[in-house]
Amino acid sequence: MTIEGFTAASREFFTRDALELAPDLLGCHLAHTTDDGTVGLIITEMEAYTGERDPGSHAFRGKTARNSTMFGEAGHLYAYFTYGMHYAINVVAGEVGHPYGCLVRAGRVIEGADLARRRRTKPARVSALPDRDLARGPGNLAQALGANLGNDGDDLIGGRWQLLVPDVKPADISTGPRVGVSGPGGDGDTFPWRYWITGDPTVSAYKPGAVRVRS
DNA sequence: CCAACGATTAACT
DNA sequence: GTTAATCGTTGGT
Repeated sequence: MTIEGFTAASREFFTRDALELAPDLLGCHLAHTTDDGTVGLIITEMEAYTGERDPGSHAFRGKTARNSTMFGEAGHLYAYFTYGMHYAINVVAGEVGHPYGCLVRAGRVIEGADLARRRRTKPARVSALPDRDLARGPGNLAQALGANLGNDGDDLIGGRWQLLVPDVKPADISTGPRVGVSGPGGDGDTFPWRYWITGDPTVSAYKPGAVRVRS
């Protein structure tokens, strides 16, 4: 399926430093097809993880069974499990051997919203679930897309995943410190390696941090 | 082998 | 704003 105003991503698009790729993934259309159907969304929030030089990265202490996908070819999916109950997905960036990852933190569902909602309300929910919350936060986004550990290593090119790059980039992008991560300074300093589309209601609400705008 | 903790979420005060 | 829920991965014993 193609969408007006978007072009399928090439391998070269992914084969860059995470700090370049993460903001460029904002505004992209990410879709996943399973036997249950397709859910597609516009990415509204990203974070960059720069491998062995980044204390916040799963790859900071080198290659392990869990993070090995990040050391492989760019454009694949690094999926992991955390907090005993949530999955999250990263887009692998950089050359082979460089464990760069871009965490997809939030998106606006524009295709298969009914399927996404079914997945997100599987265990009965007490409160109502607004459309804007369907893929708000890394764990929620993974669940809406039907992603789990079985998707670790999936290729975003040519499989059941599809990543389309917008012909026109989002006009207004904000940056700030990543969520729940300390920076290379080690003192709790954080680097502005979180990116989001300014003012978008689907962006997760945690610790806004110092906001800067770059056009 | 075992204990600690996390790139979180949802509900509650 | 605070906190319980929940378990795989990691790193130290």
